[in-house]
Amino acid sequence: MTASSKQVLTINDKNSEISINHQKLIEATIETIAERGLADTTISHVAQKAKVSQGYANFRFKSKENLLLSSLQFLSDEYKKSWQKIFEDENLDPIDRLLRIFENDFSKKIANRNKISVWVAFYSEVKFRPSYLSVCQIQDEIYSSQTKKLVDQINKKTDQRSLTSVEISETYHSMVDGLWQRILFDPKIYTNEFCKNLIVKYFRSIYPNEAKFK
Amino acid sequence: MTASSKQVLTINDKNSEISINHQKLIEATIETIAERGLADTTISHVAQKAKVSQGYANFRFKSKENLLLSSLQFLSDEYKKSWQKIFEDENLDPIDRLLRIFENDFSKKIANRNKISVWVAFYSEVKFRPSYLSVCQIQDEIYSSQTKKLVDQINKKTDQRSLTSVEISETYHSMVDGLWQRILFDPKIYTNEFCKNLIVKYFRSIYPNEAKFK
DNA sequence: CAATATTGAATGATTATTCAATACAAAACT
DNA sequence: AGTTTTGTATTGAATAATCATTCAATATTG
Repeated sequence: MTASSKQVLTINDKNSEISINHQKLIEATIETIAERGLADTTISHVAQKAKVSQGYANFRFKSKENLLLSSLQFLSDEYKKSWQKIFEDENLDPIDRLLRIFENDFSKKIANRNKISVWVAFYSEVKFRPSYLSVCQIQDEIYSSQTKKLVDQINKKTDQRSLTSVEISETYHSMVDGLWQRILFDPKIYTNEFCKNLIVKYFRSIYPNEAKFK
Repeated sequence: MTASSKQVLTINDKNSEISINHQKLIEATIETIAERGLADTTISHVAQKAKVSQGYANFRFKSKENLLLSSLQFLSDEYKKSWQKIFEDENLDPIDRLLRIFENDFSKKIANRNKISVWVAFYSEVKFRPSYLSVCQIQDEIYSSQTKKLVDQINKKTDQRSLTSVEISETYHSMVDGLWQRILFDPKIYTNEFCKNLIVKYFRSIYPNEAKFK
């Protein structure tokens, strides 16, 4: 943590004081998008919320575009960490792991209207900003392949044969995305409990003999 | 088509000449959003594509916001008409009807990257523009209730009991939304055939004795 | 007193909206 | 039939507002 490493960090993180501003700005960006939408998110709004000057926000991230991308990256990392932990937990048997995965996907921390509105805002620009696409795509692929592996194990264990592991993991994955969108539309009906319950029922119909799907 | 009716029409549609401009502008809007994204869609771009002056585009729709809303409404009506026709077709038995519904949902006309990118663009603003929300919500509710009714009939006919009609229609509906989003991300993998096939497999697992699900 | 962090006002670009001027077509009048 | 009048459609340039970005000046820290 001396001279040499400090030089490297200068570009990105330097010391905690700056890191705090960096993080404050990213969080302010996410909050602003959630409150006003991507279209009405200006550097000035974000800077105000983060309590720094407008000029600084731009200086710190080089451009608005870069600030947005960093915010997406943060959101993506946060989500990824939450499921990586579950996939890597050696103490869980496959079915418990699957249960934990979709509990996580519909936890209040992940599947709330604010976060989802930010996700969807970025999704909507994916076709026009290759950098957004790659952040989303990379994460998606890992999640997909991990889910597929997990389903493979469960299929073997339960002798389930009507659907392949790809089919199950793909239908599951698309259902999650669809339900997240629904939470945006009508949070009264699509509560986290409702969504989680729907997923349980879905897996129960695929694995009818598994007691753990209630 | 004389004096009296002409007076009424003056406000909205008047004669075909003007209607053509109206429609040209809406189509140009959709194309522009598909090409550049909602964020980079300006009146000037739209007007150029529709081959009218910038001032006229604004004058004709009173505001950019109104032009966007009209375009969403058009898209929504187009989609709705396509599935209404199927739900109302008396010659189809319930299962054929369901088959036709998801064939329609993943037809090239409905589920192509351009149209989906426009949908998602509007979805992403739904939290901040009540007018967008209501267009989407109203349509969604009708589609949902129609699907539920249809699934009810099929459940009765097939003695399917592991999932309720609400559960099946909701999982189906969210899968469609999720897959549409996926087509945006990775159209190479998520081709219309792939998506349609996934849905067939899903229904086959729910109705294992139904020959029509291949 | 460096060196670095932060400010905030100025700049220039972009864009929705307005509106006076013009084009156009249909009706009214020679 | 040809000319003028009238009403509407359309233009395009001007306006005013908004914003990202820049940067000289100032504050802060070590």
